[in-house]
Amino acid sequence: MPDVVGFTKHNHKHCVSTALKAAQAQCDTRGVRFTPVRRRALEVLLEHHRALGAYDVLERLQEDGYGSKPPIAYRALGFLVEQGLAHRVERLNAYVACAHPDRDHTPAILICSGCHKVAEAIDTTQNSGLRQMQAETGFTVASVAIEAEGTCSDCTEKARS
Amino acid sequence: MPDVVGFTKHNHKHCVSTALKAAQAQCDTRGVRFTPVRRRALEVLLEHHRALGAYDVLERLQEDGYGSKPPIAYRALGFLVEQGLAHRVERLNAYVACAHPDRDHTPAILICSGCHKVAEAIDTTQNSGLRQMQAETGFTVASVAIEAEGTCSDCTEKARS
DNA sequence: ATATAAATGTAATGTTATAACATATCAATA
DNA sequence: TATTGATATGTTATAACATTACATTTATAT
Ligand SMILES: [Zn+2]
Ligand SMILES: [Zn+2]
Ligand SMILES: [Zn+2]
Ligand SMILES: [Zn+2]
Repeated sequence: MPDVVGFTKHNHKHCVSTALKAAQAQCDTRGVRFTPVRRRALEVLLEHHRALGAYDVLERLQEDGYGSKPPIAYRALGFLVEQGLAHRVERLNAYVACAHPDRDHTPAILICSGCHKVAEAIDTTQNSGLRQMQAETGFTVASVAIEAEGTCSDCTEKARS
Repeated sequence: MPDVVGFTKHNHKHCVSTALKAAQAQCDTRGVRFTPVRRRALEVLLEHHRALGAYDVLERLQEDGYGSKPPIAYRALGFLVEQGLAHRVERLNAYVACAHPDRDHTPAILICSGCHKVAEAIDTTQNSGLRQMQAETGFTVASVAIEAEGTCSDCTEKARS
């Protein structure tokens, strides 16, 4: 579970361009269209390792000459979420780029209440527990959202001084 | 993990009155005030095993002669959530009465997309995984929300016919 | 009784999200 | 290459959810 992109240092330009290329490739493979707005929306999310609200994204899109009305952003973000390129953070009514779009996963979203950064861990233990529940209760799980609020290591250190 | 109130049959009147009594007792113990609006708000949530939006609750409160403006509902619901008597369902921007307010727990919310009922399971496996993550990544978890969307057994059966 | 705090109430506004409809673009094929 | 059907982009209008700021009432503690 260690690969918690977002709270660790990394070459961010590289991180963004790699992610965009991978997204393009994935969309090609699936035969869905990674159009300019969609691409730009993902790029906007990738620029920050934070969750952005639909209206924040919209603002950026409109600066780039795309439409200015809410559905523009909601549709682009909806596409990204559908394709697993981004996740919706329910707790914040906001969106983050996925940190491992290549892997089929249930994301565990980590929200730092200090610096408002958002990171994503892949939850490994969860699946077994949920399948077990299905057997016991008859509830069939289609999708799961796991979101934790807390303090990242940086903010914990800062608080100690 | 079996005790999934909400998807199983039960004497509902009893279920409501018991819960209200327990809530009263708990508030007394803690020295917080279970005032009429708060009590009524909980009762409204208990009447359904569904998640209700703040404005739905507000409507019921106002019918009963309480204030008619959003803060009335948001404050009552906020109180209930603080005291662990209800949970906020982030996925629905809505609220459910807690199914086991006596136990200190991380709720796992189960949302049926067929009938829109909401149930609550106590997650037993989760804690260990999250504490492990804390050790590995330095992220300190303060609270966790787990929400699953899927199909309850009733709806699964109906779909088979 | 009076001071203090907590709870309830309203008005105004801010934020997030969708429905409904019009237009443009793309992809397949007649 | 013109037609057509599907997908995507765009707008308007409105719905749904939530908070800030301030006034009034009610409870609790001197
Ligand atoms: Zn990055
Ligand atoms: Zn932080
Ligand atoms: Zn609960
Ligand atoms: Zn159902």
